[in-house]
Amino acid sequence: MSRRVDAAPEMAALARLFADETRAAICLALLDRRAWTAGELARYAGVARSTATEHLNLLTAAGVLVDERQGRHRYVRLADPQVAALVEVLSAHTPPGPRPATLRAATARSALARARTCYDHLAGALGVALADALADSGFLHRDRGWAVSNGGAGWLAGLGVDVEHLRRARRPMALACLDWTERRHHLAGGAGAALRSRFEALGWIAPTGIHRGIRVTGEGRDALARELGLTWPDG
Amino acid sequence: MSRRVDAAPEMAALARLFADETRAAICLALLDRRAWTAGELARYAGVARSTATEHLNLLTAAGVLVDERQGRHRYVRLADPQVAALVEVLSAHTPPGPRPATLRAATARSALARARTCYDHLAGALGVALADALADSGFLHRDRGWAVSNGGAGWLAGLGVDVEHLRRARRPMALACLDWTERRHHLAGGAGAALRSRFEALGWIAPTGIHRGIRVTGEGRDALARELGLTWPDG
DNA sequence: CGGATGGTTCGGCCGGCATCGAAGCGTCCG
DNA sequence: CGGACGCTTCGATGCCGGCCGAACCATCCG
Repeated sequence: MSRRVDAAPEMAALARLFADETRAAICLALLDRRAWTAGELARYAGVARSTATEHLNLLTAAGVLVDERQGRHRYVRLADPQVAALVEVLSAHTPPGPRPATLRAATARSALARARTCYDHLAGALGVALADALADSGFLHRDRGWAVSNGGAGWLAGLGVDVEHLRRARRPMALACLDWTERRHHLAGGAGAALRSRFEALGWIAPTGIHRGIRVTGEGRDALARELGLTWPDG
Repeated sequence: MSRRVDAAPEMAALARLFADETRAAICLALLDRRAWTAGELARYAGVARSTATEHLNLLTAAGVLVDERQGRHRYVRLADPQVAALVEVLSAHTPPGPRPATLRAATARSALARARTCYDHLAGALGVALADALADSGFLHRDRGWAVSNGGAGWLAGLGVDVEHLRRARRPMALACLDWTERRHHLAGGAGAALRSRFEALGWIAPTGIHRGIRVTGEGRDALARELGLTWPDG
């Protein structure tokens, strides 16, 4: 009789987002914490691209997903860990049947995927690992907009980077750039470019000659471990 | 295309259960851990009884709810704490707006609701509290079917109950009986009847004269505290 | 036994929504 | 500049499912 309970509409609306098989597939795919393109998700879920677009619009409007445009690509991720937890609870709450292997088979990484440059900064697994290591060392803040800490500026200066010059430039110091193989962010901006430049000058990295591929030299491996605690496997 | 992800159908099916406003209202109502009748839920959610029936069938078939028939009533509860947790996560995951007060205003308890008999055993708040106290004391096991423990049998004997006679009787010793005011179970069966009988003979309880109401005497209060650690407020 | 009450079944109605393909737009690259 | 590619918008289609009321069944009570 008219008296409708408090939070029921919101709860139903939230649940409805996951009540569609295609949207559920999308969210499960995104559980790997990586960013997927719209087209990939469409293929993965087995629907037309237009259909996927509508689902992505819906999910981003609801705050379940966040997207990031990069050129003609639309990368999309789960909005935050809370949402990921919700998806996990939902997916885990199906008692019958063994837990599905949500992790896709690790993609075979080409040398290019391992380490390369993106415009003028480091990308690939190396770029992402570098960003992680910088953050772990307290040199890089990654909440919301990325920023180089004071400690980070000092560390850069120690490498021979002209930090003051960098600060005066129009270009932002630190930018998050979505990595197309790792699907996670690596460091772009003035600091990213300066790092690549200094790493090269110091002989820590060297171009492989193919495309924009690079490799980490022996000195580079030692230096990364010493400076940032980053262990980079031989390859 | 065609490659549809693993657990997506199950997840969507699960989410679909909560994706309806009426079903969401029902689940939220049941978050208070009590058992509601089908008619109550229909009124609460503002739908026809037939509609509520369909929703309840759906939810019980899916294992979200369990029901218990009692005469012409159909009592329904959340199936288990896991489900309750899921509902809570869903309801909590609506960032905007303050958390709704899910606890209904405590119903005004009549004297009858406090303590009465149900057929031949104790019911009302007293009956439920007694069952809780018996369980806490290790005299009553309440997993799945209810059962009197060995310790419980000894305790009954100490009260003057002929336990051997009870065991030989066709009637089950311990039964869970759904309490219509508390919406939780109290103790029925041979042990329940024997307890009421002995409590009365010992002067721990006495009939009030109205309906099937009873009251706990002064000695009863002391005895319940001494024997079971059950503190029964004056009233 | 008969009326009152709680619950269920059935048929039919209707709205919402997931889907697709075609056309259009923006970006990238040679 | 022009073609290829990724994505989005739009209109049309069809189905799924939530809703109700009427008829029916079961239980309780006097």
